[in-house]
Amino acid sequence: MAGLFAALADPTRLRLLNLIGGREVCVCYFVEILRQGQPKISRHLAYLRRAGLVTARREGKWMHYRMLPQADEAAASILAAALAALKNDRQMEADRAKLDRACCAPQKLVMPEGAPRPAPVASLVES
Amino acid sequence: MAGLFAALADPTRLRLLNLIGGREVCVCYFVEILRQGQPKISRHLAYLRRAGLVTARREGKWMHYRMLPQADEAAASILAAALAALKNDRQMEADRAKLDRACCAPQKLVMPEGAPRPAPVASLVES
DNA sequence: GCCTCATATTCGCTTAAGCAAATATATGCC
DNA sequence: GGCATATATTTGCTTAAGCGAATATGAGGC
Repeated sequence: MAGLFAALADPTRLRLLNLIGGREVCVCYFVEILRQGQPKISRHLAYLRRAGLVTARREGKWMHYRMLPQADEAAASILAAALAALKNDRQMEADRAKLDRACCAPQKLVMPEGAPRPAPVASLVES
Repeated sequence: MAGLFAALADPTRLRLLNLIGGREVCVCYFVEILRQGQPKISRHLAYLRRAGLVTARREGKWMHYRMLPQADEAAASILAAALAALKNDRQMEADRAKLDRACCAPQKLVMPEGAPRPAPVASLVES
């Protein structure tokens, strides 16, 4: 319980979760959108993995992160409340907008050649 | 946002919030129920105060703590989810049971002479 | 095999959190 | 005033978190 909150108690991790929420996202987008060093992003993603909040899938050179559905009902409701709370935050909105642009009008964001597009995750599409 | 989660990311603070949730509680009960040193309890209560989650009222020698209604809607929903999640936890249940016993059949718990009984807070009685 | 790119991990450091023990403040009673 | 009780804060310490820089791993292309 306390561990879950600790995982949420960092601005970088909240930004990552905000982007992952509902879709599967490649690490390269995190680096580009958050404009933070790659090791830092990777470290926080590892934290979220250890906390059981997200899981990763490798596709060639790229790693895709997505939410891990919570077995514990209490954890699920807290995560849902957290993600909902991020919806109205200025910076979080901006981050999501950038990701959307990368998804639907890709040339606006400078991405590595052939970077995979973020794709919705069926099991987590927002209500 | 991250600050709110940080406030919730400690077992002692979660136990305190679990006890405060909905009623006003005197510090002496925290010390007795959690069986932790008084300075430790006081430090965590100060943390929760600084985080804007609880507020205190002095009544003679005793300090009463209660939830502070959250102005921010997002914070309120997260807090509610957190408190709801604690409802099903073993230890949290046991803590609440001890407090109930102190409230309604007071002699079971050894309390300082004349310690004020915990009282429900009108604005926060659980649904 | 070697090279490159995407991502992960380690290292050394700094800062913050949590703790117990001691001390301080505030109130009530005499 | 002085003493006792309830609570808060400070001090000194230890441990963990976060960071950037450097290095390692793993995949694809030659």
